[in-house]
Amino acid sequence: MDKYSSWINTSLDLNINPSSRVHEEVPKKEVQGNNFFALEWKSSPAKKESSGDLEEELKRVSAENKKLNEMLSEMCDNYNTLRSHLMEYMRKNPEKDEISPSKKRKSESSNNNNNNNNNSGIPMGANGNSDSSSTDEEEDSSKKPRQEIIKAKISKLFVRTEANDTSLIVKDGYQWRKYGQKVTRDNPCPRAYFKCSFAPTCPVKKKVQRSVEDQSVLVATYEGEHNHSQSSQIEATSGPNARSVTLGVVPCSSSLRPNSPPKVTLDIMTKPKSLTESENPKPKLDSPPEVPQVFVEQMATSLTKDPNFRAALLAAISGRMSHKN
DNA sequence: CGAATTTGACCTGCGC
DNA sequence: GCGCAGGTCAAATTCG
Repeated sequence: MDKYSSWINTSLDLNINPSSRVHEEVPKKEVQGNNFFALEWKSSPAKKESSGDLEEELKRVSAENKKLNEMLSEMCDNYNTLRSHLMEYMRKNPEKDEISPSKKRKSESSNNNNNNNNNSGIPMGANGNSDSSSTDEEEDSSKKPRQEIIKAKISKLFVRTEANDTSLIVKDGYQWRKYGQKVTRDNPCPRAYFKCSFAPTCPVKKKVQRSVEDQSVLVATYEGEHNHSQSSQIEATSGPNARSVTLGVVPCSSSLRPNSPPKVTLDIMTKPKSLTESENPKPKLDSPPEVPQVFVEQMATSLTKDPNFRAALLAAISGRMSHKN
């Protein structure tokens, strides 16, 4: 597939310049009038600017929005071209595209591929979950309940932590009980296995492992959905140990259900916070009055350089485009 | 002392 | 059938 990569310019070339970004009354910027990618900037009550500056800022943001629109439409075109090529290829070589139905175990990489495939609207016959194999799986599932887990909703969470932070703890608002740790072949860093502390009432599991490319990024893979509310939201969002930064969430449930709308969210937070809080533009009393400039710059630099972030962003965009088509 | 975590052993599925 | 690798179990250990 490398030869196709040249067709699509994945460079987003986002104009992330924090020094000119920290202004007031720009609470939420939305691309394409949608919520899939929202950058939020804290307002500074102490800072006041003239209306001229604000107008200029508004123009700049509008221009940037327009640029992003153009880029997105261009990527849509590229995607459609690529997809038509792929469909044509699959028509010509139907037998080569079939993955053995017996191949149930998925490596992390193939798991990602499946997610991408299905988020891109590629027919299920192209991967291991074709109709024929699903009937086989149903037969198996009657004997082996563990297969049910594979059908559960799977999502991935990318969390940046401090480089010297060796723990595999992802603060997501739920309580987890660690039941295992394993060093896998494709990654020297150990993978930790967690069950929701409400188990067996709540069947959700998660796996946490450091990214191979960037070990400061934790990749948490969630299986299943919680049937209860978050038990430690406060700890997850503003606790003393809330040191991580959520880079993105890429739900993968659509990988097993082609007709379900791919729910792709990529919330970028300069500090951990609840979703409900982000809807309320009023600054909280316990929140710092202003995001430190240095921190913002550091975040922007590290994000734009981070291949994992780019990959997550690309996955989110491709999923969105497939939904659009 | 009870709960949570660690860690080696064991189980299961897949590829050869 | 065998070996490998991922996933899970459960006894031992640690922590509050």
